[in-house]
Amino acid sequence: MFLAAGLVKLALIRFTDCIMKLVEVALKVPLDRTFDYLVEGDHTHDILPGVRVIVPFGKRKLIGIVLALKSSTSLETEKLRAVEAFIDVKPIVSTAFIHLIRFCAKYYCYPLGDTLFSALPAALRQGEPLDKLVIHMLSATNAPTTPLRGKKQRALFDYLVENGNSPVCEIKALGFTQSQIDALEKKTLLNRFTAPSIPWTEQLWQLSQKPRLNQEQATACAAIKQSELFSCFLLEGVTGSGKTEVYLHALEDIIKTKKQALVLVPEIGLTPQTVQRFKRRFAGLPITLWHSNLTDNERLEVWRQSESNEIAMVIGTRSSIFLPFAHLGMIIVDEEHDSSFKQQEGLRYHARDLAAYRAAKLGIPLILGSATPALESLHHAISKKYHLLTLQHRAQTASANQFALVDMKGQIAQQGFANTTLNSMLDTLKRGKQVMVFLNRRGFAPTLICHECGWLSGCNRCTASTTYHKAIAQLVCHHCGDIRAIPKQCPDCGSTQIMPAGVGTEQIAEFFSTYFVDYPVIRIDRDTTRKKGALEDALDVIHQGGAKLLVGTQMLAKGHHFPDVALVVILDVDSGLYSSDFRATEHMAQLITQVSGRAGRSGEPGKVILQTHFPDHPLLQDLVNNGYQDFARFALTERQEADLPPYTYLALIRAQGQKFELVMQFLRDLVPEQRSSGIQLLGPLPAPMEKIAGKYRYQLHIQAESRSILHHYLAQLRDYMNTHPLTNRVRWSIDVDPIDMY
DNA sequence: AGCACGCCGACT
DNA sequence: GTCGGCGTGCTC
Repeated sequence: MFLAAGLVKLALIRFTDCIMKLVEVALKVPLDRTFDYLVEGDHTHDILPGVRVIVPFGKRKLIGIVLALKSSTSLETEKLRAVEAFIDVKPIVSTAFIHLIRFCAKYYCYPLGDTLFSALPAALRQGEPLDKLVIHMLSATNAPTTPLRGKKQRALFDYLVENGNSPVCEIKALGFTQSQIDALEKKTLLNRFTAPSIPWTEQLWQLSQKPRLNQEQATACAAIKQSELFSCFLLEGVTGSGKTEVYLHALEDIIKTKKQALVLVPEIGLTPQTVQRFKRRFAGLPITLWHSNLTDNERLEVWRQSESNEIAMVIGTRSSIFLPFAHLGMIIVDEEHDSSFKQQEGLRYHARDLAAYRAAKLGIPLILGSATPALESLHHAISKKYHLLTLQHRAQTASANQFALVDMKGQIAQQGFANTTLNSMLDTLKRGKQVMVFLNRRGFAPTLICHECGWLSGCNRCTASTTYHKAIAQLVCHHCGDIRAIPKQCPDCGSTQIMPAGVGTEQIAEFFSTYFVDYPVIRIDRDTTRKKGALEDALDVIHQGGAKLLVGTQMLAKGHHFPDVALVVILDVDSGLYSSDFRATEHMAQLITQVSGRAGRSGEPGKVILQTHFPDHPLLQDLVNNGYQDFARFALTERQEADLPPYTYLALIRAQGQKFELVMQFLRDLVPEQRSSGIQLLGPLPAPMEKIAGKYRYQLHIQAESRSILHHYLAQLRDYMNTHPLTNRVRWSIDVDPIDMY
């Protein structure tokens, strides 16, 4: 036996000398290269790119993915090792997918293997089989003998009665949970079974009644429908102008051609209401959700279904851009300006930009929709690279919101509110309307201050103050998560006169409950919505009028309709006006517009109060008087004059490490003596948060005249950094097209 | 990233 | 005498 194996091996070496069967394998290692392996034995035929393999790697065994077949290598043959096993017979990713990954790795300067593995669902990374050809179904059984007490359980049961057999994933997409399914099963009210999968094109579905389009919507829909091959549309539509209706019409046209569709939404934009709207329109059509709360198995299931054409449509967050659709016919990016489309760690991709790449490669239409388009997208629209479609008319309200700038200079403010602001709020409340107050700072107060010596509570590990949280009576660092007790005495001078300084949402909510005694307050921020379902519950309370004063952070700004809100107050406008981040004004304007879009959607125009120390700031004036569309075009001219993106191309080298000097030295080493043409280097600059969790963070800004110059330069820089002696003491990363400078 | 090898301090 | 600290080097 032993001898026989030896002989076979000998024969194989001979064999490989003449025609080597090799595969190029991507591995999950942070090395910017792939690895070649020998293929031995029976596997020599029918190996296709995209199959997973198990290979020896050093002392380890790793799962890898075959990227290509080859017959020669630049490596000495003695160094080659053989593939140990093939996991798949059928490729788990197509060659088109591999091309997407190659592009992505190159564009974002990220190791190819790492890129591929970050795009795959965890289950596939770990070697789970992909070809389960059944779907898990549920159906209702006989009616309950006693009425169901659980509201959700009853809703689930009714749904099953009404819709018949339904896949589990669809049930979950509607917001039902495993525990509700389990509960009904226990009561023998539902059946679980498996069914063979069938393409969605062979399933029955129908279009439910659709509203008449207005002139603008009809024009937009016609333009999209007429597009052949790849075209990108920027749908610039003010809040309430009916963007979603345009999406639905465009999707209808695509679905009718039996092609699949992908709808990308921001992280918090994925509400059950949105999904219900899509599901109602396309009754019976398999529409699936993709978001960060899915389990590994659920992700695998959606992945498989998109690949085997069992689902027609995915509504998903950022990472759904990697789903391997069999016949993708359209991509829509809703709220395309939203920064949650950009991954902020590891593979720092932008889902909107990858969507443009995918759509172009596939020759399909891409729709970017927003009330407040990113300046990048607007620039493309103005330069005619994208088609601009505009929706100006609000469907329900007659007129747009009224803005009022409250000058805070010299004002005596209570908890950050000017008297005029408080009076307007009271007026609105007296009319029975709701008031929304927006402040991007949670907690009670951003810091504690010693009244005697001026000591400020700060985090030891970060260059940040620690936020005072009154409810839990603790100091929390919002950057590293460190939690500490509140000192009874000042650590510097021993005084007991320690008091909160500044205002957070927690304090405002508390202030309102005493100042507006008759009006119930609700606070919505990460602290109050941490529990699963807490946000939905809070939104319910608001919709039922159970709260009249709504206090919250960003969370309140995104996508929720509050028809009874007649006044919106935005407190810290100024932080966006003078910032080291050149995108700060753009983000501020988007936020103000989005937040104010929450007001006045049920007939009467809403009022928006902006408190500021700079009421004459030209950008603020432009935004308030002429709206976002005007602001954005003005802001673009400023960007052009300042040679900033989108007129130049930017990348960031971020470096962090325990030792300040080493971080600085590393970055300084990257700045060459003579400058390359077309490249501007700036730095090393401290990151806006110079120290987080004990690590010093510095960065280098690289600005280039053109994309190709930038990428050429980054490639050189990457080689250099990979061989730099400090590479294991300083952690670095490249951020191409950064959107947040932190 | 892992996982080895390698060369110096405090422990049964 | 060795257990273990983490510097540095390699992985087809």
